[in-house]
Amino acid sequence: MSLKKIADMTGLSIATVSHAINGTRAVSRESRDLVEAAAKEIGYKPNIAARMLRTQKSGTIALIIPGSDANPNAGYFYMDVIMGIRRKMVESNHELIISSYDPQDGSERSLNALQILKKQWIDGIILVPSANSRGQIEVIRELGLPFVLLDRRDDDDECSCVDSDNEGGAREAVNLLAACGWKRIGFVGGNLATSTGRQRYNGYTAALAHQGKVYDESLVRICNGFSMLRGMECAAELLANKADALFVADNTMMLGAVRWLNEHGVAIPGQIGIVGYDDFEWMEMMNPPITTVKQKAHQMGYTAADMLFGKCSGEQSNEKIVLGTSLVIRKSHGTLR
Amino acid sequence: MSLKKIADMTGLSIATVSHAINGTRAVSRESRDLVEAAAKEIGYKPNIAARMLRTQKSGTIALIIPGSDANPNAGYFYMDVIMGIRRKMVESNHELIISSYDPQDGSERSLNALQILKKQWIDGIILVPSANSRGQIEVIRELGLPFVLLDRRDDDDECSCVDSDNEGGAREAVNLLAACGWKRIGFVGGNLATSTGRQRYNGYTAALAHQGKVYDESLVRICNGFSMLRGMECAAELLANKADALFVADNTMMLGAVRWLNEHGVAIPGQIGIVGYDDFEWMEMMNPPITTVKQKAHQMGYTAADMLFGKCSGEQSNEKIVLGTSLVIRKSHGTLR
DNA sequence: TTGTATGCGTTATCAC
DNA sequence: GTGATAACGCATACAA
Repeated sequence: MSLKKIADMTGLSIATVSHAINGTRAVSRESRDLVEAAAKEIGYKPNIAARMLRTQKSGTIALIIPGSDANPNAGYFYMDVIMGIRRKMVESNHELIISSYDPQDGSERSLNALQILKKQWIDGIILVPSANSRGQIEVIRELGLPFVLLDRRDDDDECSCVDSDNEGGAREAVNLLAACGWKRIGFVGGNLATSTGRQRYNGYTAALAHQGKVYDESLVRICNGFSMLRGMECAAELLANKADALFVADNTMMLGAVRWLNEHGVAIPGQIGIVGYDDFEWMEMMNPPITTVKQKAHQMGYTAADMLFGKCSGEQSNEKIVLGTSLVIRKSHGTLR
Repeated sequence: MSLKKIADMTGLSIATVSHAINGTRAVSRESRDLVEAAAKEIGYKPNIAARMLRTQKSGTIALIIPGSDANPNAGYFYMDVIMGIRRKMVESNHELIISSYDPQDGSERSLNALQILKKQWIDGIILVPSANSRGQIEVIRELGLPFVLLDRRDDDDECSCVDSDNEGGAREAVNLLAACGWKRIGFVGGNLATSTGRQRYNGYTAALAHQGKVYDESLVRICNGFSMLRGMECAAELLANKADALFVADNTMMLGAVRWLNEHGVAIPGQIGIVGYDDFEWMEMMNPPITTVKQKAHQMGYTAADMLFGKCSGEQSNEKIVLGTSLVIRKSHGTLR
């Protein structure tokens, strides 16, 4: 089951067989047929390990995401991303390894815990960094591997990123809420040390300014973990502070907020307007159907893989790609006036 | 960055260095310290390719699932499974490759399209087969790789499987519906050529029999693909056939059914009772909250990986593990009487 | 158009 | 306790 075997069968040399199979140099028609027949007969499969040892390329990339036992809903976003990456991988005959780190591990070099990085193994990395992105990027840089950041932006010119226009998405969401006549629009979002968290927050404040509203700290909650429980707490607190609308920039917390409101008989969108983040089919069927900011998760994965392969084949340029978002209008935001 | 480098640095032989690092034979305290220091200094990482070439083991397994561009919600179930597998992989320092096939490709040997199987690469496979499981299993068997089936059962003594007690889950669901007084309980499920589809169907018929109800074909819909649209169609048809309750054995179709019912002003659970399959947090927030059969997706993944590792290290025995399901009681089923 | 020969970094065998 | 060395299967520089 090796090139040598085929060489023996056909009477050709290993070199010719190798070239015939890989098309790496001219081979006579006759020899090629011979090789093909023999290969088919023994069911030849290239030995990746040997090839890898020679070429120093594995044809494998890793996706590193925050481990999401704690927040399954975030995981579902990544499922879409994974399918996008896979689409690209299939096109270029690569494999994908999934790895994850503990997002609660705030240490500078939390990625050092990843076994996958302790082996000489992968050609490149798609990373969704945590709040500690700088330390994580540093770890990867020391590895000397090409990488691209997914769902995060970093100003560092030396790195490529794909993410959504989180600020624009947030702005639209808040503007919509304002256009529905809500006066005291609250914000529930994630850690500002993360680009997604920061940008959504920025979008919120920008929209407030644009609407001529004053920023009221008591209407803002920045959370470190995303959980339904946290969403419920935030809803309770902001309501106590007389918020009449909520932009909840995470789908799990949105779920919690809606739950609390429903349980306490606060009518959505009768008494309060809600806009969420990320779009899933089930949002259509919620009580009420949730208006939300939709990201192109699948395309994000595809694009990241595409950029990474570019880097793997030597492209030097770094790109910052920003994917557009769109509002999915359902019911929870209220009614335009 | 190789054993040789460390050997040169320490003045020891490659063999000793190798053994010192792997602990595969006695090495003097002194030598070991030397090696460790040198390894740390140059940031030594074993070259997996070389090791793999020697040992014929990659430390990598593949998960092969039906590609789910078409049915994202099914994908979310696998996200939980993946996290379960990863938990086990971390424990045993392996890596996981995700691969998927086109579930619409009904050909006997649809797995032959998978690039990952065309390389000598992985130590074992966790497979979620399609309706064509026999052909797929045959392909894998010819590879001579250890494998376990996930979320599917196969009577073949020669293979290990982990799945849920789909029949029991379905039975409980239908019994619950009956206990609420519904008379004409319909069933919407998947392909009977798939063990999950067949078992849930069997559970439905068994429960009907147990309740002394006659099986009415006009209340049953077996679907090949899972989509919201299909769910809506089924709801419309079964309602036209005077169903007063629906057990929808797939979460995407359940979503479609609920959508249709809501849109047509059929009150759940006022006029019709609904029980779904699989449990997600968002089901709590639906209109109405959905009563459903919960599977242990995470544990299913963990168990499959555990069994596979057993096989990889030579265990011959084949197990059929069945994980229990549980009913998550919310509102959509109606009220017990 | 084809063949020869080398080395990638390990592990494992055998000898010391 | 240690060392020399063969072999794993492949790609490729060089030679013919």
